[in-house]
Amino acid sequence: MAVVGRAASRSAANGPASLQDMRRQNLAVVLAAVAAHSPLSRADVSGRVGLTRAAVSSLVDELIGRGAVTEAAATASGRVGRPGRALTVSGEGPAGLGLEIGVGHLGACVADLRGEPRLWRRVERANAGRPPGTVLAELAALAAEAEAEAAALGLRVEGRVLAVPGVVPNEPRGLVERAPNLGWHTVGIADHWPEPETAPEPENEANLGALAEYWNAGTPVETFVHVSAGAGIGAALVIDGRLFRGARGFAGELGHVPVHPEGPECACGARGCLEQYAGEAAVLREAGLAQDGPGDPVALLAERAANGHAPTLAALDRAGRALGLALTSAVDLIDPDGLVLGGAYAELADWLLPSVCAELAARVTVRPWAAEALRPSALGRRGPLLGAALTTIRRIMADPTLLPAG
Amino acid sequence: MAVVGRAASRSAANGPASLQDMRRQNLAVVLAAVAAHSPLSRADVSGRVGLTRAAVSSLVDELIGRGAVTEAAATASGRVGRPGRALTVSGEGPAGLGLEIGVGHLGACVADLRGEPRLWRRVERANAGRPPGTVLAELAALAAEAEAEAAALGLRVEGRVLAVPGVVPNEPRGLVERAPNLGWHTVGIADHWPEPETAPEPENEANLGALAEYWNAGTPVETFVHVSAGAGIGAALVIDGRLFRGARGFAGELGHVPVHPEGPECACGARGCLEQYAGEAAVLREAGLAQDGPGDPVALLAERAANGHAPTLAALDRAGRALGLALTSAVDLIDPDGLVLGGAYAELADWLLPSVCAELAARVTVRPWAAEALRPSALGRRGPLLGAALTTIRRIMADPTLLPAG
DNA sequence: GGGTGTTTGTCAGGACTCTCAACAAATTAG
DNA sequence: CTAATTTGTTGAGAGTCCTGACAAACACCC
Repeated sequence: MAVVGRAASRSAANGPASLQDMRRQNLAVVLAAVAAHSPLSRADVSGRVGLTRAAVSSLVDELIGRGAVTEAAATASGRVGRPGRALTVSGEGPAGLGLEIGVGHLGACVADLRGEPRLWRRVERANAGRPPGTVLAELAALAAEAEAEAAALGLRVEGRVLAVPGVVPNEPRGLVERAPNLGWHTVGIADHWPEPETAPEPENEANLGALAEYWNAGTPVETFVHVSAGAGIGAALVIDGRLFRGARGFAGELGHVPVHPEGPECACGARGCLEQYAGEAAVLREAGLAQDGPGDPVALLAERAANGHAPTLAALDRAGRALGLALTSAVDLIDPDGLVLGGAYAELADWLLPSVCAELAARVTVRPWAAEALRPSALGRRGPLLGAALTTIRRIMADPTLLPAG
Repeated sequence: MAVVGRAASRSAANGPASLQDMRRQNLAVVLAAVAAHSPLSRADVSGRVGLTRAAVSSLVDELIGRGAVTEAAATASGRVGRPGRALTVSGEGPAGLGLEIGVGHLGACVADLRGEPRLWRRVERANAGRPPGTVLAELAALAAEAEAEAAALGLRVEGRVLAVPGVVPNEPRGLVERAPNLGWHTVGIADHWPEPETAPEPENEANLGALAEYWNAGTPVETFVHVSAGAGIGAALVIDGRLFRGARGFAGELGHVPVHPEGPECACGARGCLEQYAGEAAVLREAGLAQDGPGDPVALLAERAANGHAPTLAALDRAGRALGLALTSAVDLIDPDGLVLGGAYAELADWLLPSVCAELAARVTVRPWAAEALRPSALGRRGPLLGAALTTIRRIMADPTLLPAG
């Protein structure tokens, strides 16, 4: 019962609309209203979304039948009239499983329909260079454990999404085209999964981090660029609240934007790419640190910066200016409402933000540009895993008929 | 942590669906099928879009009543069975009016529902620095003439769109925030229009040029960047077949993307913006030509380049390389299916393309990049005006109920 | 030429979903 | 305890599409 829903019918030219489509959308509308303002009575929902109480009643009945909504006990409202029955998004039943493969760990997370992460699992593993089959077998075991534990909490996993530090093309789905830090090339996830029918759908970790940031924000910005540094530098573009993957799925390759055209040669063959200034390896080198030293290099950088270590501060300043330069291009092209620094950048934001901000302020002059638009990620490195778990949740919210009828 | 705080999806955010919405979409689907493959019988449409013949009949009747579709005479098909009655998109009745204000001219164009431009009007006017009221009064007169002439062709203008060489923010609509080449600042079009109810809706000319390119293409690319040079350099982003205007309407400001961070100072206050290398003024200067000489400077450049004038060729090569550098950023960020050189660039494509292409080939290495994706615009300078006229047509195609019922 | 088969367009009945209006249920106010 | 108010449900009605049937219009075959 993979919740692999197609994208919601976007354009009018796609195909004819049916009564079922109408019903589907209205179920989603009601569910969204309950999610946004619960607890809500049927009458409240009716007044809020514009459907009649009769229609809302029918829709709510179906949502309850599918396990998406639960009816709480009657509340003493204190107001005149018959009290409404409080509706909430169900905290049991349907759930989403997020999985993650990092260079140094495997992770799992289960989120309920309310969007709350209900359990986290993480095991340290040096995955770089290991065969995909081995890694995925271990991950499948971790996933099975997580699903079992979730079942004990009354949660039933309806969909599985896997965050990978690599490129996931639009077509064909289910493929990791390359993940340099893992040493993967053209790995079909389902091909290595013990039970192919429960194989997770891979997605780039930076993209999932950006979506998590969006879904998790109190007052979400609809159009923003989410920059996240791991070994490479990736940008995820969220446009009008939806992830933009580009024509082939390669959008957001910020790491190889040219910032100094005549600069040092990059592994990609070009010169002066952003990665040569703001990539992890470049910053470590510039800061005089060994690249493959023990421990978490990002934490080490943060520690040295906090201690006022001059080479580290200089390296971060240099990185920030280069990043600001690359983001100037992004702002000029995309006109986003926000810029979010995620991944490792979030932990280094204190030392990066000033120079990024200064560069942007100096170069983005032909349009209104607010420094507040630039901020570090609130989720940091947990973002991708949470985003993976929430992907299934948001799909169900957008189309509750993906859930089996009661 | 209120993850599911806001509307779950785009569709859910938009409110409940009604039977009328379903009807609207199905009218659009049928109309789109007729437009794409006419002539088509009702049965053909039914087989193609998946609605039953009965439903298609009802929808076609309504489309005929609204004047969007006409029933041609019976055709001798030669096939067995009762012949179908041929349906075509109406070439009379509903039409769109496009208007254009350029630095040196005013323009008007009327397109029918088939998307065919049926009449063009153009008058030379030195509009730079003239008061908006004067320009718009003249344009209104031109528009009235065009509408009268269109009426003689049996066309009834259902919407008016104005292409301007300036910035048109998302909110409020109807406003030209600034048009440097005209000397305009914060001009409300309707405020200066003789009859406010027929005032056209302004839109940036580069955006309209890109849309025209998309709508006019035989096999449209769904996601592309359309670069167009006039006095400034603008890029329009078409994403999944829809114009992306950015959070505020300022997307595509390619002219001020930094290409050489330490390069010459730009009027915008930054250094090394693309405009300093590939802008009209910069190219003319570099080619040793007077900027305000007589005649069309672009035509002059093309002529000299064709004659092998060395400084001109060098200037164009330099411009092309800078443009390639800026487009590298765009390709890395957006992952488009195509890059289109429009506006003045289209006429200089012979000398620009090689260096643009070379720069892209050298710098876009981490993803598949096909040189064929880069091509000059087929419409050239007529694009914006055609796009303005077609905007109304495409709106009607997407929602035929915009037409008055017969 | 006439009968047969095929395809088209339309019509009547049914299913689904929303709206409207009425009503019973549950609570507060007096 | 009665009246007022609000909630949730029910039944009738309208709009839209689907199903199945049917007349109309043509080609093909004898």
